[in-house]
Amino acid sequence: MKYPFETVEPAWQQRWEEEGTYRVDPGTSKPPYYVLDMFPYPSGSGLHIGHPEGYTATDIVSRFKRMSGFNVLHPMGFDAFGLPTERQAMVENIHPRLITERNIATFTKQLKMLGFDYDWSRCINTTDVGYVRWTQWIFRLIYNSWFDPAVNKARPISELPIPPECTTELAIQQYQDEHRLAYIANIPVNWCEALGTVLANEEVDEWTEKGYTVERRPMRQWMLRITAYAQRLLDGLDAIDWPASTLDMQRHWIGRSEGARVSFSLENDDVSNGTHTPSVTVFTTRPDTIFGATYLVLAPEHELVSTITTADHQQQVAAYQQAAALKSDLERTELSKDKSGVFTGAYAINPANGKRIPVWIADYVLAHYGTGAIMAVPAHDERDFDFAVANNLPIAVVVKPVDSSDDAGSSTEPPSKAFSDAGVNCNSASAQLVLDGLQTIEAKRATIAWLEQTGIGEGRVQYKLRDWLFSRQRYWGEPMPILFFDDGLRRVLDEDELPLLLPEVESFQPAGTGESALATVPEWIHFVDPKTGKHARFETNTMPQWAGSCWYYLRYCDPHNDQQFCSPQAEKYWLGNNGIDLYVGGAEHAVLHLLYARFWHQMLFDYGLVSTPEPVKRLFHQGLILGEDGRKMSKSLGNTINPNDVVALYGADAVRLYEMFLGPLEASKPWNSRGIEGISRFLDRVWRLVSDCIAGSDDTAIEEQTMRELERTLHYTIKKTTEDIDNLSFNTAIAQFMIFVNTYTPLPVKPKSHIVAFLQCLAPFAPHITEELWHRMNMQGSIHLSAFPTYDPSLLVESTVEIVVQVNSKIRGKITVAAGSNGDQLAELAMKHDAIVPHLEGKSIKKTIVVPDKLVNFIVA
RNA sequence: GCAAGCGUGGCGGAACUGGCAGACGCACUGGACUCAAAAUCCAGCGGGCUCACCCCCGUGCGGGUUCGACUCCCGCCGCUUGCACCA
Repeated sequence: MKYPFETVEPAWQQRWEEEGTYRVDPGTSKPPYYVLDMFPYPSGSGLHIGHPEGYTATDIVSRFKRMSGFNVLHPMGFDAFGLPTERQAMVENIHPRLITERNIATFTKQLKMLGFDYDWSRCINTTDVGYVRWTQWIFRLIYNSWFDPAVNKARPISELPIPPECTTELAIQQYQDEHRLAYIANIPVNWCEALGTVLANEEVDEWTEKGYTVERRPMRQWMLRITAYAQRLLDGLDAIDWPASTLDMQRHWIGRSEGARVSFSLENDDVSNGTHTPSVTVFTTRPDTIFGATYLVLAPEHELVSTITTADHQQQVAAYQQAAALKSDLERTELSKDKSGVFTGAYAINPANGKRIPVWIADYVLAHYGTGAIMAVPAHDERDFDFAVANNLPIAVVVKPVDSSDDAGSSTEPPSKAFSDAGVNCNSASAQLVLDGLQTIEAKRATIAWLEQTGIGEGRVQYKLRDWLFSRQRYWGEPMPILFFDDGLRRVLDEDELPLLLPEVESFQPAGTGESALATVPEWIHFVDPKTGKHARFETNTMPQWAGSCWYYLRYCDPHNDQQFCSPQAEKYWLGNNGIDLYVGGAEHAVLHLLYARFWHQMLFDYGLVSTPEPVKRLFHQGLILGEDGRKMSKSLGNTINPNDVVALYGADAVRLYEMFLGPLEASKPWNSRGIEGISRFLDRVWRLVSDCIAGSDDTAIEEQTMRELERTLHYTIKKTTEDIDNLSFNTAIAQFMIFVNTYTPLPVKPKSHIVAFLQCLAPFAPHITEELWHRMNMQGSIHLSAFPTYDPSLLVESTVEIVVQVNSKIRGKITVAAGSNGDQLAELAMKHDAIVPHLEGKSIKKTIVVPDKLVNFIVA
């Protein structure tokens, strides 16, 4: 007798939809539970076998929580803007909207085929006009904000004090732009001439592998000032239940480091025109090593390079700058072995000891970090050491290990490698500053104090985090609601002017000028702004795909609201308890998506638009499902598994159960087509067990002792299910289901109440078969709306336990005793055990260890 | 290079707070049913040995702590992921 999934599964899917079984009821008094999947990008190839893994996990949790009395929000939607769709549109020359609709239809059908409990009436699509409007609305808010460090939060730009010297509108705009959370900058981007577009850093590899050339080119870009939130993004990590690795990666990404800025004045050497020579400011985390700074290095792009370079070094410097510009970030790091650089001819003065030190440029110094310039301390920094050795620059030891002898550091021999650990200062004294004998931590403090007192520098916290490049030269994205006037002024569209829709275009190809296809639309570039009467043109960049996914979890709370992005009541109800209760998705989003979303959320929090500082309370990453060969699934390897095929062969419940049974949710594990047959057999056994139970006789035929053991099995199964779902340990819960079935199948009479409770345990995992059998057992309503069974701990207690008896920690026998027997009795019993007596004979017991209900261990001499 | 995580049968994996290693499934072997096969059911299944018993060995390798270590500590080796000149 087999589980006829071909008829059962579609029938229940249809009935659940008709009856609105999974409709979220906003008007109950039940406590809310919000469980979220990372919504998919609807690609042309349809659902991947990896998608159902995370989705089944949340489906199990949501069904379990619903049965446990919670009002559950478990929504699904589509992150539908994106490059692949746009490229497909170019190939087929039809509108990306049509391709998006087509792909979403496929995805929806496939998701429904798996029997997930999504409330489809809440489905969202980031490309919907009703959604884009609010994405633009939030962008508008960001644009109209500045971050006030005094209160450590965002405030309206209108509240930014304008300095008196800004008198013209243009000057005010310029000043505000320096503080807005969304601003325009000219920064180098990855430009691909053949594609006619800019690529994100993470896209560069993909295209260069295909033979395209990508170069660095400065272009006008929109940026979001996420760096203003660096410290808050860092602090927020302390209070959330996320995988340690992800917290770690975010901390690294933000990259806080404490140090100092130090200003080095330049020796007025060869500068004939003008008397003022600017100084070079560096950032260092080791201000305590200032006496060891024997040269300065500027990034080749540093703005002072051309000013300070002396005439006789002009040529080499220019050549070096040019060479560096052609190198990609990757090439620069690949060449890390030999550190190249050239001398500028200029000298600076080390403020600590007044020594004259040369100024070099080298591409091992990054323009975008700190001040783009460093003080090189070769004795105490590996990179500076390598560079100094390669270029014959002096090396001065100023820190020695704490436990080294007194004369360490006085050697005239140059060290063989950099000592970059903390230690004790030496050779660090001048009329200005004395650090000798101080431990690193105190030397830092003393140096910073001296820097601040003299005005030469200051203590400083530096972050690796960079501002977020927010514009894309593409058609298929949210238009930025910004318009530019001929006089250089600009404005953001007002709330009542949103949404700004994408125009129809002839071709979806980028304009080829570094602008998107929007630049080819005349009415986009030339029109009269009705609000100002001025000639205006729209921004032709669109937003990146991240924009829509930054706030979608908020929209699910109130998906059809056309007055607000989400009503405060809905937001507070679903997210008020520290945010999303459980968020499941791939670890590939550990940094970008999850950092960007936190940034937007914190900004909204500053305006009181959301009620918690963090959006996600508990985060979980599901692992990858690998091909049968243990390698990552890919079309080129021919090891992909298509969900359609497996569902057709074994049914949705089998696929769901199998993906959960493969191993721990977080682990990467290979697919095995024989394995799913095992699960399929298990479902057939469930079908047979329940069918036998329905056909069977009265429960009272079961004798009392047997019944007690069965009760223990059942209640243990309920306990295990409850606990394992909480821990997302679905594989072990399923193992227990198998044990249950193996135990009950041979029984001549199957107790009906036990079988019903078992079906309820299995229901979140295998919703179709359990619903069908539930009804065959004449139970009322949907099993998925029934109350999850609870276990009685008193029934779990075993009356007798098996005790392991060891002699010298080796197992020599086992005894069965009443549970809870006291230690002395146990030891006595154990000692007399047949298998133990020979081991104790003629020996004296030195020690007896008794662990109640577990073991007895005799230590003999 | 740096950081995090992981190494358990032929395979995927279990094992609570340090207390019977290998639950559950797959594969495999034998048996029942069958004319036969498939399906199903039953039994066995880490290695060694003088193979029912008994004993010995066994959770990547080497040490340590402990009556007792897959579990805790130290050092190595290997794999995975992330970051990668961030001063």
